[in-house]
Amino acid sequence: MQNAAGSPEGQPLRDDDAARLDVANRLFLRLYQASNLLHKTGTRAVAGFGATTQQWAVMGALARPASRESGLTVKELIAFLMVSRQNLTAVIDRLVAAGLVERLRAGGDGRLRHVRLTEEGNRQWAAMGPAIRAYYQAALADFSTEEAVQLFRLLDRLRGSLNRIAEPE
Amino acid sequence: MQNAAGSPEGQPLRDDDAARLDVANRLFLRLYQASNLLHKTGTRAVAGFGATTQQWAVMGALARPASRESGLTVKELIAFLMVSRQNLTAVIDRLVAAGLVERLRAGGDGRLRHVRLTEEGNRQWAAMGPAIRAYYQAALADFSTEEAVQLFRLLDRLRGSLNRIAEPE
DNA sequence: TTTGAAGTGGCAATCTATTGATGCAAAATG
DNA sequence: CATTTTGCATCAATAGATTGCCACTTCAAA
Repeated sequence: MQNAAGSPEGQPLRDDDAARLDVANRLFLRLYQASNLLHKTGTRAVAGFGATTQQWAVMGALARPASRESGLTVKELIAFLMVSRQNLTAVIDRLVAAGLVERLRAGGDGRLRHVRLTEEGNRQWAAMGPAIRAYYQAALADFSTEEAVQLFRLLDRLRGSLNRIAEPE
Repeated sequence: MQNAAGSPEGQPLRDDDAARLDVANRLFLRLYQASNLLHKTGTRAVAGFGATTQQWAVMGALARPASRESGLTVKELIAFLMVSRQNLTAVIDRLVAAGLVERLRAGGDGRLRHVRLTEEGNRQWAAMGPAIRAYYQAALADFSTEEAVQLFRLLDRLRGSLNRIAEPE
């Protein structure tokens, strides 16, 4: 993650490439650090509810108006969160065990299982709202709304770029 | 991670706050996704060397000119990578087992242990260089250098902000 | 109708990451 | 010198995340 440019071996780099490499090093280190801190501080923020950032993410996806009634399929959740199926299964299992989420084999396609918030899950999500809002406020305290949007857009593009690497079609 | 604003409960929000909340939701979801993809694609990029993104990060820190000779203390590595001591110990253990890194109780302060790249570790790091450069290039292909710098700066600020939440003093 | 692909679940192994508690050696402070 | 603090290690528990493989159901197409 650091200073691949600094290695004495390898062909000499043009100044331009060297600069980009240095930026890439720093950028990905910051992404790595920010991600670690996100999980650490985010999980603390909702620890009072026995939740973690991942459970928060799953519940947030299911709580959106579009998916509140019929839930989401496992496949949709995977696409939304960009995690592996095996990992998601374990997270859902814990949420099911906690009574916050339920698996349904709904309607048309018999292969599909929908995951949906339970009554209890909806109550829990509502209760977590203030903690989540406070967390966002603290984390983005010294960002203007414009800057936050800018960061979002850049992260969105980086995500797209990494996703293309991950799933070449 | 999604739509804390959408909950019907709670006091009504001013438009401004609602917009910021929405941005925050999207921003942190992107951070979460990008981080997952970073580990997935990054680990694949160096899998041929039996490495992972974390081992890559540790070796990168130790390979910098400033730490190449005498290494870094565990405390310095913790501050650099922003992970927990228990986690870092395990990562270092694996690197030691692989013969890429060594623990030294160097010089003055007898409490300090320096972690340093071995000969083999230096060779390995040099060999990983091309793969790392190729990964950076692919990941940032559609970013201009200016945009990459901009993303770095914003991530740096976010990291600082989250770190302040994590360690308030 | 047979065949194959898609969606899910289960199991195993490995690695990353956190918190919490205990312990020890060395340094700093009273 | 006694006490406290600092730096590090270890053990344990829990959660997140990946890959790889196998199995089952269901749908779609040959």
